[in-house]
Amino acid sequence: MPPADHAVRLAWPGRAEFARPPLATLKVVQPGAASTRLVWGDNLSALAALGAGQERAHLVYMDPPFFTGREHTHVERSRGKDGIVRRLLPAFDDRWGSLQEYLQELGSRIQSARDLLDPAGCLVLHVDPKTSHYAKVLCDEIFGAQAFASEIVWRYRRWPAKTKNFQRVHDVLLRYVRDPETEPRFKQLYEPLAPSTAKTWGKSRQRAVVDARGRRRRSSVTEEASPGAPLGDVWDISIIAPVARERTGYPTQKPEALMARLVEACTAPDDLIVDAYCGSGTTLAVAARLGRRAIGIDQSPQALEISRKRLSALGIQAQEECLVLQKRERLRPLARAAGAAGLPVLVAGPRPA
Amino acid sequence: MPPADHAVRLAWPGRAEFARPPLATLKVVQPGAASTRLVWGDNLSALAALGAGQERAHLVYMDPPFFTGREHTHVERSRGKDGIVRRLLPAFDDRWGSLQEYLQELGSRIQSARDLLDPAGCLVLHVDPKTSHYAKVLCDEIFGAQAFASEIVWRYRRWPAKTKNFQRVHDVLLRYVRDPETEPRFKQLYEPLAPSTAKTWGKSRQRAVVDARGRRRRSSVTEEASPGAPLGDVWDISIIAPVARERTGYPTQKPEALMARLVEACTAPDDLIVDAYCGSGTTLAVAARLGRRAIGIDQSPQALEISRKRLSALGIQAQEECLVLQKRERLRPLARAAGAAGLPVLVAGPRPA
DNA sequence: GCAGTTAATGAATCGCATG
DNA sequence: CCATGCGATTCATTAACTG
Repeated sequence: MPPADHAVRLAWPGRAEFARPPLATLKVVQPGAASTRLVWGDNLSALAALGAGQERAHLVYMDPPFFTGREHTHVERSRGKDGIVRRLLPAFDDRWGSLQEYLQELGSRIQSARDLLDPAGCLVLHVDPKTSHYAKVLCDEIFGAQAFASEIVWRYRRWPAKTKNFQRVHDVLLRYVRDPETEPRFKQLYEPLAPSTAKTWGKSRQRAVVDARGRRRRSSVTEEASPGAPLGDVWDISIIAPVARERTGYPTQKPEALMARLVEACTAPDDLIVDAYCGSGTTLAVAARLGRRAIGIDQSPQALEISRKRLSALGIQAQEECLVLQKRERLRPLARAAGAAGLPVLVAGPRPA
Repeated sequence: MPPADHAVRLAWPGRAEFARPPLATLKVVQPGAASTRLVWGDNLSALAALGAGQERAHLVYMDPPFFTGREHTHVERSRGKDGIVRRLLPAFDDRWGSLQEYLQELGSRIQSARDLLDPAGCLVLHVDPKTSHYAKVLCDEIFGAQAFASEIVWRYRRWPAKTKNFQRVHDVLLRYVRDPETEPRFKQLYEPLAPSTAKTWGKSRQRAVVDARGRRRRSSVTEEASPGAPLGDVWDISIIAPVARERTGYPTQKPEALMARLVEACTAPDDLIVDAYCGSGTTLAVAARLGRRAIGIDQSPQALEISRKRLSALGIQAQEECLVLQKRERLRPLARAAGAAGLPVLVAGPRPA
């Protein structure tokens, strides 16, 4: 069921419908036994293959390339005889013919992600302030503007750039709920009270007071301890320090603290989380730590390798490798490589009636 | 000269060219003698009338209605015999037939604002996270994507709303430079170092250190005192407290601290600032305090009245009232009212050859 | 002056009337 | 009926006031 039509849309020459890979060309992903799974393949096919199965996700997180026009590299560190040796390896390619080409691909993936969501679930799309605006107009088309929940601003600190402009120190996370009519999964989190509030009211919760004439009076102090202020949509979380233990060397790695907030607020234990651009596996690691089931998708075997190592370092052995096969010739090389690497392949049953 | 064509655009049924009021229908605003001026009239006409004149602005600030679908009210306070009496008066109407109608009007004003900018000047458009994305796509069309400078996030603290979502606690300010090839007006401002940085490095400035093989070493501490970190694009500034002295009662009033940052960073003394939605006159007050010339435009005589009082409380007597006249019948009542109120009317010479 | 106390409110949100 | 509107409810926030 598509959302109500949105009169204001993005237009570009030759804009086509967003692709929905036909079911006939896919092997559908089965519900797996393990609570953390890795899917190797094109994420458009993978999202469609998952959507054709019976499972529904409470959170789909997408951290696509930001249309930077660059090829991003993975910094691999190893111990050589002269100390630590750094090797630069290509990780993912963020070069596109044009903005419209980028948006065409992104839109298809957003659409397939939506199909995979539970009615109480949500999509979180992680972008930067240059692409977020185009992405939001696309999302409004796909989900309906009513489904827009939050623009979360992730504010971080970094080494300043020499520029005649304000330093860019934030990313944007767009959150859409699948169905605005359904009560969404949401756990209220709190942040510390502002210093000025704490000074005036201490740690007690306040209560609004209205007199007989309907006018506001001074709020009263209650016995209850305040849990803090309900969490806002601007999050001050530091980027992964160059020497941090969680750092993998994979480019554009996101901090676990950021993902933990999202996962805690938007899902409950045992819910399914899908990360369509898995990368170094931050989402999977956080999901496992917080007792959520998770599936990570990535096209790059190197990314999956890093994720697999990271998970096993956490003692998570139960994850499986699986591979989305498209029957088309294009993905045959992946399939052959998978066979050579001894990866099991999962296929799945039909969508419930 | 229009910017390079942008292939990705917003489309809606019946989208028309953005209106540029024909010069023949306008009386053009003259450069005024006073450093703070008020213009009463429709801001589209007023921006066009200013653009047809000789002056160029280094900052055009626009704080339009946010497409809230509501009529906003002004809380007027006066001293009655039973204490303070509050009266609710309509201030501005933010009800629209549709999003496209809103965007059509907004786009015309953005376009006229651009025409008025100095090559080293910039536009700042203040919106909320629901409209910012549409507004940015429009601005990219009008200015060219290259002219996009910053998405500034204004983060404030407010009473919590009871909602199954992250609390919305930020506004968005989109900044575009007039000409990306020209060195923009920009004064580097600083913010306090992060606590973790101050702990490690104290108040001294750091210097990057690179060894003979081109590898980064631990940075060195310099003698120089650090001025802080170059100001970022996420600003934590409190809203105007219910009991603050600067509060006028006019709805959606912006804090002076916010405007002061913008004005200091984006203009130099004696530069011209134009506020197309002047409201209670915050921009004018700040501009005057910082020694910038300023013109405020508003359609509402009540808004101008509040601004005039606010300015005269600051000892600024030199401001003039002027009125943009359109020769069309539609604005005749305004003109008649202006005459009745004894307001002088400024008209101006032609654009320079 | 400084520190502790007081005051006022919402570019909110929700839910029940009203056509 | 299903939009729309208006009235009731919310409590963290911070400048001004008081002693």
